[in-house]
Amino acid sequence: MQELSKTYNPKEVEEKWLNTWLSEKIYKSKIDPNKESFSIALPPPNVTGSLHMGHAFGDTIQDVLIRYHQMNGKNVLWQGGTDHAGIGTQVVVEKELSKVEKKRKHDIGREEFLKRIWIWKEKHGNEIINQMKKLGCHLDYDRLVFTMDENYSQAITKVFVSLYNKGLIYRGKRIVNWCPKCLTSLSDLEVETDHAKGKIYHILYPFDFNDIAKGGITVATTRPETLFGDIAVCVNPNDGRYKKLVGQKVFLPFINKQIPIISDEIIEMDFGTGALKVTPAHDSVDYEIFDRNKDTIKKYGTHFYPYPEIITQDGKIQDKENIGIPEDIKGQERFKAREITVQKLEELGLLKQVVEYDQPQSKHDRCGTIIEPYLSEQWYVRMKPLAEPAMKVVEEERIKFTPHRYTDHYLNWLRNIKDWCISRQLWWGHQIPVWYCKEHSHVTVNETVPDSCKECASKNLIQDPDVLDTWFSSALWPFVTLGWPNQTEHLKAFYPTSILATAREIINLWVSRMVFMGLEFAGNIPFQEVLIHPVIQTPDGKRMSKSKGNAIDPLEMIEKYGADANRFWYFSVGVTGNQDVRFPGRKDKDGKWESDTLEQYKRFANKLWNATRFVLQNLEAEKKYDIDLTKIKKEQLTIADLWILNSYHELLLFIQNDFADKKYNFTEISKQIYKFVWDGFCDWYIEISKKQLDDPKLKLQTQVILLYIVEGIIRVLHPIMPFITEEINLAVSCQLSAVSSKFICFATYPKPDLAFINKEADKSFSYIIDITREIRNLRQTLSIPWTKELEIRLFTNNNFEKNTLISFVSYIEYLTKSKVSVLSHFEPVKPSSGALVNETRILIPLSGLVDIDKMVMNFNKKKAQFEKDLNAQNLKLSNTSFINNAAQDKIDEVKKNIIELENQIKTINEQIELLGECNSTPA
RNA sequence: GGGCAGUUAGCGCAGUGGUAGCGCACCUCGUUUACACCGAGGGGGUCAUAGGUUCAAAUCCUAUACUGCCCA
Repeated sequence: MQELSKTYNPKEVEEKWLNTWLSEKIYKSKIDPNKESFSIALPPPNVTGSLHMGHAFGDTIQDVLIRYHQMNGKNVLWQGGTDHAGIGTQVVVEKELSKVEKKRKHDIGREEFLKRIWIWKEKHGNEIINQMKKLGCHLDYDRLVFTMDENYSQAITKVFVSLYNKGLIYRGKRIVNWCPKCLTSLSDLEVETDHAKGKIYHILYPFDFNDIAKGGITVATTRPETLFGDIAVCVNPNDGRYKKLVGQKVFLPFINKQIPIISDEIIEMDFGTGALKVTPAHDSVDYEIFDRNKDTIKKYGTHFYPYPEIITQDGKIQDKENIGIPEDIKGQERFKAREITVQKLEELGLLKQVVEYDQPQSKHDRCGTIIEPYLSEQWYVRMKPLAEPAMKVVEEERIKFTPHRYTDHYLNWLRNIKDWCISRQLWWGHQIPVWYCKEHSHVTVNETVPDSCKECASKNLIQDPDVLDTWFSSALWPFVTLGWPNQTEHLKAFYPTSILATAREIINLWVSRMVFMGLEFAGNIPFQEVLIHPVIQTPDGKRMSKSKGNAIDPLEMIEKYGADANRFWYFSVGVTGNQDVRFPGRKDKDGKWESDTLEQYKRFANKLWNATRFVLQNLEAEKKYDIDLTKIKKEQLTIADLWILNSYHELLLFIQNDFADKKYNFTEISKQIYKFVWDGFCDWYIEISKKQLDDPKLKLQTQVILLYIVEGIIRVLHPIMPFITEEINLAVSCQLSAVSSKFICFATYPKPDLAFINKEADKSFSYIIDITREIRNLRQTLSIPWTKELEIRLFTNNNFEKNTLISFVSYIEYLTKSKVSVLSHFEPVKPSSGALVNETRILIPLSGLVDIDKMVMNFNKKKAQFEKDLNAQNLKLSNTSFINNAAQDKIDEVKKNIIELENQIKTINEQIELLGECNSTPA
């Protein structure tokens, strides 16, 4: 027999098993043709990242699913890996380069820079995967994939070429979100919008350049510095104030050039002055207006057609078209240029008003730089044809979201989809497989480096320098990781994957893109279900972010409370509840995070540990036990045995149904398990087993049942708490006549057996518990110390109760440390105290050493509560509407309640009387 | 501006129409050899507010307030 330590030591145990698991490669996926498959593609974390709480949460959910299904006899694959994270990684390495070598990437060139990133990746790239190991993740570590792997890159090229050939990828000149710091375009989803205090400037565009007194039109803008790029002023066609001005011309400030006033429905009349300056090259709405009204503008005439580009890639004012931008503004950075422009407008008397404004501000989510709308040539994916099938599979519930509300979230985005800008002006990533000939800029798109231009056969080819959006590659994740385009065994066995578990923030960014890419290239949906887990916030309900410095390190929590305790918490939060969950913790006096909830689950682990210890200590050291309960004779079992077996199989039934029905109510499962282990098994069964173990007739079966429950519950808990259950399994296995597997993850998940479901035993034992509780309560209220054995009389005429009491009175005696006599006819004893449970009267004759006043007070208090309840119940019954409308069983219930409450009150009155008899000062 | 979620005991949260629950904290008692990371018992809530539906509302509906997240 193995000796267990007095308290559970998670650190030691977790380290030991992690090493064993990894060296024995127990995580390796196997394909048994006779088994069903269950697979999950891990949302690939950024290669630069370290584990944050969101990962740890999602990973736990996935790991539980993987382990659960493996124990239920399926081939499982949890496919992991990392994402190259284009801009994120590039920024990290650029920073290092600048810090260590004081160089910028252009100083060393593209090739050398990429070499540096690869070196960095080899050194740090596995950090997050290693951290996942500490959480106990059952990933297939031999199949890890990196999105820049050779074959992954080839697959991406194949996809690009195929989409291009189908006409679903095209090149276009558009306004994009541009980061003037990173010098790249960004997709809408990489842009964060927040609010900042801004100003709206009302600027007069005069009819007469030399005499502003003749009036003009006052435009409202948040960006006065872009006025040099204006080609028109636009108003709403229905705006009475400006109707007659449409078609007229005004002068641009500073510049002796005219632009027309046009109209477009998009203009909001009550925003600003209702007149908008149109700067097509530097604002997407303006570009739209321009695009719609091209012909009108041409007709009216403007000073520069189509539009001047007056801001450089790095956000400075330029005048390459010789518009006549003032010298002191030219070359200035955009915000400085704004100051100067405003100042100059004021000097000219053209600045009519400045209004404070809560302005939406777009920033690059990586570096925080304010986005500059920028007109440039980019590659786009035509989204409409791809979005339609992707919506259909969700509408038809071939892909099911849990919680269901995210279905709308997904569909709404796809319904309003815009084409996807996939080119990025970065070096780190998959370079776009497009070549241009030097002579004519003809486009050649090819999977491999082409010899010559497809159109003119020129050999002078230059590859497009841009790379693809990282999400373009991760959209292929579920099938490329399995070997696509090759029809590998893994692809056949595990695609479509079963479940995708992730957070809601990437439903649009990633989930939807995987769906349409999966349908397009793998010929099927990428996953059958999507579980969206909540976002974990800081204790005060803020979003955790490393830049804000308010992120809580999950590894620190694992260190402090153990991986299993953390996992149990994550699991208990589950996927079906709120969309945001606060981390239930606070900072201690040293500024370190602590959490009562994690502490609770750490204690739970310890409780389980000690329950096991108790069981093992009460077995014969060298003996092997057969815990196959189908062999045991039912009639030998005690009420406690039957009760705990019932509770256990009820629990199994609940868990089985929950998974089978795809409810994923992990909150409830965790509660039920917790309650079963702590309340059911430890507080009641183990306590009673102490008595049963002393009885030679009951000893063996009690040992067997204790062992059966412990052995079963660790398998129940294994997916949630893999480390402690593995450790306990090792200790328990020594005592078993048959051991199913070396590692518990290969054992089968316990199945509910209806033969053990026993409502009657449950009812009887619950009654015993109630009686026990009431007696303990009385003992406490009466201040009778535990060292003193009580004398108790129980009276009941109810046959069920009487029979239960007669059979199991010894339990009550043991649990309440008392001597109990069971009687049919109530005989008052003076002085005494007592209570009523169902129809059973409890009476404790008092020897006199009690505080009568306190007792009476206590009784009166109870009576008041009962009277209040009774009143409420009576009110219902006297309500004819209730009698007429409510279901009969509800009415019966109320009647039953009334009888019960009346009995309680009657009993209390009698008790008070019994006390009063011996008290000279009645209360 | 639109959408989603939340508001229940001091704190963190369960609870989908029928007598308000759990954990922690708090109070009382107890070291009875599994566990003091424990056991027994107890106190504590107009279920954010205002209307409505219903015999009956924490629960369903409608507003409002506050908090947070997402999208524009």
